[in-house]
Amino acid sequence: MHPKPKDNPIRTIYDRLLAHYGSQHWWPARTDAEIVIGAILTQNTAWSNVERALARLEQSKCLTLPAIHGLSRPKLEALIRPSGTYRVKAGRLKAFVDVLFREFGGSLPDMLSGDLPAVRARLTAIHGIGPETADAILLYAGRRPVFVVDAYTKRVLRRHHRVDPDADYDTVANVFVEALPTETALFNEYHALLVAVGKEFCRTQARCEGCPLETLPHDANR
DNA sequence: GACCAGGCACATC
DNA sequence: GATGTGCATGGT
Repeated sequence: MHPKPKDNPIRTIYDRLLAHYGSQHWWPARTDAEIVIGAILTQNTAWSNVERALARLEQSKCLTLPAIHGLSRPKLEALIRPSGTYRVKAGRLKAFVDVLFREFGGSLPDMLSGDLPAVRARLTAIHGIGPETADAILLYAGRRPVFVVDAYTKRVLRRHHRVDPDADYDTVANVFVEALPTETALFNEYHALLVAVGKEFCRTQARCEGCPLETLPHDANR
């Protein structure tokens, strides 16, 4: 028999976050290409800096995957500079579109459809695409049911005693996968809500007053 | 001026 | 296999 929501702490956290923040409508992008580009640019970077870089690409009519493919390295680097680590990220964007056009004819739907473990393995084999970036692309651009684990996700779960402090990526992801039905819309919303609560209350200095999870068991010193 | 942000690859032990 | 370090901008 199914456990009731009160017996499922992962579901309880979700319910509270959704009640408090409402639907987040992620990923904040107009196109799937913009999701892919944003996912790479946001690596270890504040989103506000990524927005500057995306706006510069848009202004130059380069916020598409064919445009990234056709751009020279120096021009690409110059356009994305505000997002930081721009030489590294230019190389990663190039590595992604090289595979996209060489193996999938430039079709993102072709690249992201098919056997999920195989698609994920192909993505993570691209230089610069690790587990988090691959999962963000799969979930938000490919609408595949994978759970995205980021720094906020780990922090919130640690502070609410749902994972060990040193749990790795897949261990954290499995906490959600095992507690929830495998639904793209649910995984989408949950991750976005974790980022919302993480940004507001769960940065390095925890500020728990007013947090929708404040009354759940937690420890701000993790 | 230090510290951090929606990671990842690589070197070294 | 575990841990440390470079990448680099803009906000606090």
